[in-house]
Amino acid sequence: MNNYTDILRQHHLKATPQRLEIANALGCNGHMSIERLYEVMLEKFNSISLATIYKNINLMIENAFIQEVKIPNEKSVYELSKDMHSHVVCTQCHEIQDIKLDLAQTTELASQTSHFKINKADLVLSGLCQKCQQL
Amino acid sequence: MNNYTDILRQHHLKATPQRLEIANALGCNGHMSIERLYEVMLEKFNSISLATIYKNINLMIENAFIQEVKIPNEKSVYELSKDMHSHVVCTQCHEIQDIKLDLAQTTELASQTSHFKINKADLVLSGLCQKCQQL
DNA sequence: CTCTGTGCAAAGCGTTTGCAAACGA
DNA sequence: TCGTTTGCAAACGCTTTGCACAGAG
Repeated sequence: MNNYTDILRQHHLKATPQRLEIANALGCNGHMSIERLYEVMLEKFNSISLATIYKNINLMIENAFIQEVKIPNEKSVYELSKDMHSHVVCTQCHEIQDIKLDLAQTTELASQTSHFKINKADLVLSGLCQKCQQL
Repeated sequence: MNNYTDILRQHHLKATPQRLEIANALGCNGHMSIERLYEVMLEKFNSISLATIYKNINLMIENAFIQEVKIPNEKSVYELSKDMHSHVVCTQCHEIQDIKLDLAQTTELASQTSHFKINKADLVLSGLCQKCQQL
């Protein structure tokens, strides 16, 4: 159980109990949809409002405390900001894993061919996880 | 100006005038949001309904005639299905370019570390296009 | 104490659905 | 002709907004 008070403040966000719990939930679960986050939050705050979740998620994104992950054919999920990484998603059970991949060469090649100044690479790999391959 | 009648039928879609124009618009413009597509369609069909656009877009995705492209911080765009490729997007002017990148090695490495059986790689590179770099 | 955040209810907006008429094959 | 598609209007669901009260700093 981490304490996110300082990290929230570093991102210019007041440390309210609701925000601490959002941070904690994302820290424990890795990636969560709004829907799932709301369920989890309800267990701690029996009268929390969806509006509160949305307001905070949006603020946290603006302040780069969290990030949205867009996944093909699925709802977006949210995760705490961390070093650049890619995602692997199972098309059957919808599990999402982080994966560290070196995309430096790919990005370099892409900026040469496109003449873009590239500063971010979002990669989502889709397939079957180990469990689902066996079914 | 291509004729998409046959290609639509290969994807088990009747070739209605509306569908032919959606295909043509995507063929000419590369990537379009629903909103932009509606504008363009209105020029050819003065009483086309947004519902028709949505119904067709969804059908066309189901039948793999087109694909959705999810882009960070932007609305989704749609494109005709073609060989696997990645996207480069300008965060300033929102231009989108296709780019051919060999992700075989990256994907192979990813499947080894994750133990996933990977069959698709969606990569979106964000940055500044040549023009916007100069401003 | 002041300003921000919360919860509630209502509004907003993009997307989907149901239906009768029009149309493709 | 028959089954599908279209356009319209209504319904739907997710997200945002306005406001009064509560809470963080």
